Amino acid sequence: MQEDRKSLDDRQKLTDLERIRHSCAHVLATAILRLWPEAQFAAGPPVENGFYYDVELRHRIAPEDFPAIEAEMKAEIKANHVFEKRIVTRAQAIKDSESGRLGGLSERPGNPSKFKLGNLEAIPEGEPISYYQNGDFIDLCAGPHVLRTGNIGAFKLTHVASAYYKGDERNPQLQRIYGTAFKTRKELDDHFAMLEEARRRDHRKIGAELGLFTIDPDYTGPGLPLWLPKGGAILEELEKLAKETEFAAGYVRVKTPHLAKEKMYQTSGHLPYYAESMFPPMELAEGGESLKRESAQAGSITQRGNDSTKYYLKAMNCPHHHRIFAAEPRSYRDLPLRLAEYGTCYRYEQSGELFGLMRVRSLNMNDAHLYCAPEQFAAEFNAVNEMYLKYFKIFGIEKYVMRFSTSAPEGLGRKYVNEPALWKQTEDMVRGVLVDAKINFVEVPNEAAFYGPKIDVQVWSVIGREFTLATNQVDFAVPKRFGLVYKDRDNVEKTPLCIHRAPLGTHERFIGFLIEHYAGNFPLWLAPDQVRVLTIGDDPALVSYAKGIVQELRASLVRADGDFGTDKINGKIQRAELAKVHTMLVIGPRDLAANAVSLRVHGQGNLGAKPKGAVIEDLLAAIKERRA
RNA sequence: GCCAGUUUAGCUCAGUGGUAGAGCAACGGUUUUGUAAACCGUCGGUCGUCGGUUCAAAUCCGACAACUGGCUCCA
Repeated sequence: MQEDRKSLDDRQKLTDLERIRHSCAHVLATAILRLWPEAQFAAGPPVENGFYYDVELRHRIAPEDFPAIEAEMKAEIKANHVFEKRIVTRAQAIKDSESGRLGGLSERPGNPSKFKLGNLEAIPEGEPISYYQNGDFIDLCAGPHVLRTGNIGAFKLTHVASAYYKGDERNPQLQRIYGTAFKTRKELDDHFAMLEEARRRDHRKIGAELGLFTIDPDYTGPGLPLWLPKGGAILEELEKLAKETEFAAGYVRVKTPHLAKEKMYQTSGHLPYYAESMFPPMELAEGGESLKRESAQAGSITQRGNDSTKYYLKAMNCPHHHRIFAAEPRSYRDLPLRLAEYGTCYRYEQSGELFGLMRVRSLNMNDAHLYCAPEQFAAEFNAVNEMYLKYFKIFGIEKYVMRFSTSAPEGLGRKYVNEPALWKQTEDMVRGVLVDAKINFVEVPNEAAFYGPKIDVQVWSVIGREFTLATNQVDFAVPKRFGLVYKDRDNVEKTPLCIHRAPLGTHERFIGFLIEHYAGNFPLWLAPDQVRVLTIGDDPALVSYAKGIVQELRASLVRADGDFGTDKINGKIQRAELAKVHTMLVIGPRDLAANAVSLRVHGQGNLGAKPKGAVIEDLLAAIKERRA
């Protein structure tokens, strides 16, 4: 996109590391040309963790080609060529593109540098056009680069992907070769160690190992996770936390159906703009006739008739809550009205976008809608933010950014509802709350929702993976579309503001995040297996004592079980440790005699024998306090 | 959706045209145990699905499906 093009000023701000990576991209192109002189190059920028270069080439580059390419790259680095900058005229650049010289090692008659030609067209008149040359390789490039190829530290090619020229699917598809580079070998090694740790913590891997959830593409469908009992335990703990927190904050809970008539989403404005992201409608006749399955094989339930009605699975809860607001006349005395629900929504994400629990088609949202008068807005919004911070503290989320997305004047009436005064008012209020609360935020113009400004919460797990977890939006448009009003003090009907908020996001994404955040080692209150009692041997007296402990814990709603079999104690401990059971109580004859338990905590090892009563008391307290 | 890769037992994987394998898990038995795996045995697979080539296909070819990595950060 033209408007996203980096300005020359921005380019001069490239960090040293970005210069190294961008330079390494040129070296990559040089190496590919040594092996395949006909290759045509498009773009080769530095990116977050490295760099890439897009290349058009008949030969399909595979990881098996990497050693040969890397060897050529090393030779180019060893040659220590200078990155020479030259300003040229547009005419000269066009001529060099047509001869195939640009993005090549020499002129290539009959093989013009077509992508470079396209790139040239994107450079505005009046902006200088520059070449960078290392050895024989000349590239159209604004720079900046390191001084010499020898200044590139340690690098490695990582993977191949495909990408459309200029990101547009109507353009030719190119091979994108990714690599990464660092100043030193050690930094490169650390980077790969971090990636390895990320793979180890992958929520899909740990989720399967611990039996938290499963995805069954054949029967249930892709993107529709099934929560297994152990994942269900985490889910219930989160809901309990949300219910307690919201109750204390004056929310009321509601429950709404999973589907609604077409009219609902026409009124909300989500149809037709959001239709692509919704599951296709179910069509059926009014009047209570039984459903006729016209095409059972295709799985659709259809009844065509003159008065047929379409039902849609809900992609969001807000319209349902709006109808609850509308269900009875509202007075200013009813406000703020805070409707909360763990609502299940369905979104038809494209097949290629599905990703474990992070991107799914059925999602349980920690949703709530707060209806308030404008003068109540700041206090309500502030309270929502405080709730976010409270949650971050419980989960030990230290690194986060709130992305405050605002409107842009040129989008009013098109991308955004045409209410300039309300936009200014709500944006000022939100900004004021963020500043007063000293919250870490960045303001992003021209990214608001069509009905109001929004805040997306981005968090980083301990391994540095970024997640957009939660969202918090102001809505001053949709309540109007639904005709929602309250009777104010002055006996005038007014439209309330609505705050959409979901501090815990969805169960799917939040639990996915927590799995990676904790590497599956959940704190006691969240752990699917909180306590396991292990007997040394299966002597009946021991087993009876151990069973009593399990029963006592379960009576206090602790997820406790026992391993009373004939396996050796080492085997029982190994199994419990691999299952990441939080607390293990080992019971042998010595413990039975002393009315004690031997305490072992996952990750902490054997903590020795302690009085039974004290251990149970402390477990209950730790769970109640949601101790980290 | 598009491009590429992958798909063999519940899990992790071996098997490149000639009788489908291992470890773990599960199940049965033996073992009576003090802090990360006791021992023996048994069960378990239309090699993702469908079609083609071949005397013969997990293996070669094609289609489809699912999964994984990308497709935004642009000379």
